Amino acid sequence: MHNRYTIGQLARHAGVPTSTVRYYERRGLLRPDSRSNGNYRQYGEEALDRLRFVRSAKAAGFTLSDISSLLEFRDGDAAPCREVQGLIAARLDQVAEQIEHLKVVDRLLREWMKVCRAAERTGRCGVLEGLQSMRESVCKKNGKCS
Amino acid sequence: MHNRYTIGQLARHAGVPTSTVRYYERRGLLRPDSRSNGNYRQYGEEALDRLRFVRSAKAAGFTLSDISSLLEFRDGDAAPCREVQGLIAARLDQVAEQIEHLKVVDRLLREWMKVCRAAERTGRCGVLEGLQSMRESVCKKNGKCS
DNA sequence: AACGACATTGAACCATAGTTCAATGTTCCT
DNA sequence: AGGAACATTGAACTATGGTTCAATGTCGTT
Repeated sequence: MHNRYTIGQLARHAGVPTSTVRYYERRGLLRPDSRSNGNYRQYGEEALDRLRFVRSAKAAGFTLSDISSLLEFRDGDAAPCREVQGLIAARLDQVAEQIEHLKVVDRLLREWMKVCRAAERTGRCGVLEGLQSMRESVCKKNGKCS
Repeated sequence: MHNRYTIGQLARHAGVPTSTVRYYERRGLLRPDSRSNGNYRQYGEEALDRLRFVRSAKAAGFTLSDISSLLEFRDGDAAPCREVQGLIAARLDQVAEQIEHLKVVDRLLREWMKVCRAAERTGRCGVLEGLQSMRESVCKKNGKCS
């Protein structure tokens, strides 16, 4: 069917604003296949795939600059699996780390909540003390309080 | 002991650059107790507590503007537990959501990794296809691909 | 031909959380 | 007294991922 889209149509199909499509073009992620007589951008199905690719990789937490690399790999005729795997592995590590961190945070927020509720009964809110203990746990278990 | 710190000492004790301390001051999170003869900022122990409080709340994922609220609550003589609990609860929800999202991403990255490794054997790297399927999963399970 | 909807551009702006800079002043140590 | 180390300020800059604006041009329908 060799569909052609204007920027608005493309954007609607991918569920993003046109400004984002232009922004991605500025970032070098997505180029129109051609220009119409009146200088309108013209895109084909491939561009839609590409845009969706960008959105999903972004949903997976890749930065636009990672995505740029991924797209370059995709564009090359010999997709360098090693590099692609490197990026995936790096992101996997990041994800694992983030989950761990969030779990620590979750435990501490719950603790703090408990302190806060207890304080409600005793009259004084333990916000300060709660955060102090939180600091110790987050920082020590996490090694992230610089 | 009534310790007094200069900005550099305070910053070192909290493990942040002085520029950050000044930035927090601009944001209204932290004020020096006084100024020296030569107009140097002077801080006491309390300020160090406060700064650490900020850093730990930040480590727990609160924004500076949330932290601003928390500090205001802390400063008021009647700490409004209800509001504090609201902020904690909101952050807890966020954390839960973030963990769920990361788990989806993790599963999909692993799948993609598998595709990629399989492709390595067959010669062509399934980067495109991998991301397509990822898109579907991330978007459908997550409802986040706009 | 006229209308509304859509497109064009570059530039400026938004939020977040800071960092860096330059020119100048202060403190401490020898 | 002099130099190193530290502090002061406002303003500009960084990175990320876009959004908004104004002035202008094009497309499709009536």
